[in-house]
Amino acid sequence: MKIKEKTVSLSTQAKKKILEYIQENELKGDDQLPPEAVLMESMGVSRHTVREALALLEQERIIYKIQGKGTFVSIPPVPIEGGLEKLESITRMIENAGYEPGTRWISITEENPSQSMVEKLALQPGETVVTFIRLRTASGRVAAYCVDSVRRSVIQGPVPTAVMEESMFEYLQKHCGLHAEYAVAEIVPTMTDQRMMEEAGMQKNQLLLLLHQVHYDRHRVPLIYSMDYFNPELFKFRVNRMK
Amino acid sequence: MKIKEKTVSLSTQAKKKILEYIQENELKGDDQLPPEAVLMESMGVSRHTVREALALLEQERIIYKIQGKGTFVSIPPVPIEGGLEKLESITRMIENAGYEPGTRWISITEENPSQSMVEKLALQPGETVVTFIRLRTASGRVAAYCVDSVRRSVIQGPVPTAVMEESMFEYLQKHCGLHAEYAVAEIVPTMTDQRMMEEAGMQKNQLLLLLHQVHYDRHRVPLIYSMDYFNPELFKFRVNRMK
DNA sequence: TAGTGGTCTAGACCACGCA
DNA sequence: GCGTGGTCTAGACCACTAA
Repeated sequence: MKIKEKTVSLSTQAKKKILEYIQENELKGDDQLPPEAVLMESMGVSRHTVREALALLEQERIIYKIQGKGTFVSIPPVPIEGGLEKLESITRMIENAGYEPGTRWISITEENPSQSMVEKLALQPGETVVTFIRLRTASGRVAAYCVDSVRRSVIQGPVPTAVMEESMFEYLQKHCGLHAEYAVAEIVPTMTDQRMMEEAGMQKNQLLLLLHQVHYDRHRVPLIYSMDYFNPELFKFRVNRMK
Repeated sequence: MKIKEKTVSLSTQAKKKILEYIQENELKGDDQLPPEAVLMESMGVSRHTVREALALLEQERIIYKIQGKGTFVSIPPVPIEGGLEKLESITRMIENAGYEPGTRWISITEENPSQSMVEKLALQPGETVVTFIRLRTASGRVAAYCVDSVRRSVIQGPVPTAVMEESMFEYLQKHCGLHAEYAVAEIVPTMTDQRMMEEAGMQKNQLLLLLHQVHYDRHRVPLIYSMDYFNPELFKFRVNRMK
C-alpha cells in the first residue's frame, strides 16, 4: 500500500526557508532581507518562485517591500487581534469581553419573510423562515437583542419550541449541518424600539448598535439573516483597518 | 509642457477588460469565464498577465477559480468590497458612495492633548497637538464632522490657518511625509452634541456613527488621533467578517 | 483523454530610491 | 548610475475534473 505523498510547492518550501533565515539571523522589525537575486541563487529556484514565496509572507504581514529599496521584516508578529472583521459568535464576543454569557428566549416562530430576507437569503416564492428572538446577557446585564432567521427547510421536523445551545452557530451546526464561514455586516446606529421594550424590558431611548448581517457558508450560500442590537455600554466594537 | 502619463499596468487593463466582458455578456453568479488561453489570445497578452488580472479579481471576490473546471463569476456580482476593514480616506468613502466630496473648515488650533491622546499617540509630557476640525459634505449634504489631531512636532513652522487638500491623509503625506498604513477604529453609536450644532449647524438629536480612530504608519508609529462622526443616512458601514 | 487551472523556468525591460 | 523590486513574455510540465 502506498501512502499519498503530499507534494509541497517550491514556493511554499521557499517561504519556509525564508522564515528560517529570519529566525536564524534573528532579524527584527525593519531589518532587511537579502535581495531576490540572492534568494534565487541560494535556494536554487527561479525569481518567480522567490517572488511567490515573498508574496505569501507579505500577505501574512510578516514582511513588507519597498520598490527600489528592498524587502524588510515587519515589526513583531502582528499584535492586532479580535476586531469585528473576525467572525465570532455573540457568545464568544461576550466571553472575550470578560462576561458570563446568558440567554433569555423571547420566541421561535415560523414567518413569512420580509422582502429584504427574500433577496438576501435567495428564498423561493412561498418559502417561509423560522425566526429566533433572544435577549443575550453578559453577567446578567442586557448585552444584545438578537433576531435570527433561517429558511424553514433547513430545520428538520417541526419548529422547535426551545433550543439548548447558547450559540446560534452551534445550534445550526449540530442540528442542521450548516457552517457559517463568513458574514457581511452592516453597522447602523439606532435606539430601542417598542418591541424591545415590551418583549425584553429594555430601556427607552437607549442608543444601540445594530449589526445587520447575512451569514454565508463556504460555498457562498446565504444561511442566516440576523439583526443583532448591541448595548454599546458593554461592548467596544473595534475594526482593524488596513490599506 | 508635458503632462505626466499615468501608466496603467497591462494586468490592470486586462482586469478591466474582463470586467467589461462580464458586463457585456451579462454573466451572473456561477457563470463561467473563458479559459485563460482564450483570454490570452483575445487580449494579446501572456498567460502570466491574464493570471495576474484574474488574481486581482479573485482578491476582490468578483470571481473564483476551480482547478480542472474553470473560472466563474461569484454569486452576488460585487458583494464584498469596500468594507470598513479597508482603510480609506473619507474623501474616497464619499466618492465611493457616489457623491461629490466637499469640506467646510471649522478650525485649526494648537491644544493640550486629552489623556486619551497622550496614551494613544504616545506623547511626551508637555507635548501639544494640532487639531483640525472640519465638516465634510457629500454633494452638499452633511456627511461627517471630523476632528483630527496630530502631534505638534510633525508640522513644520507655524500652525496653518488653512489647508487646501480635501483629504487629511493627503495633507500629512505631502507636507509632513507621513503615510498612514493602518488604523484601529472603535465604533460608537452617538448623537449630535452641543458643539456640532453650534459650530457646524447640525441638527439636534440626530443619530451619528462615531469612528474613533488611531492611524499608524508602517512602523506602527501612531500618527493621527481622529473622531469622525458620520451621518448614517448617507453612509452604509459594512464590515466583511471572516472566520 | 481532453481541457482546465497550478506551478515553474529563463530571460527581458521598467520604475523607483539613493548616493 | 547602480541596485532594488515591479511587470511582462514564451514556453514547459503538473494536477485536477469530467466525459
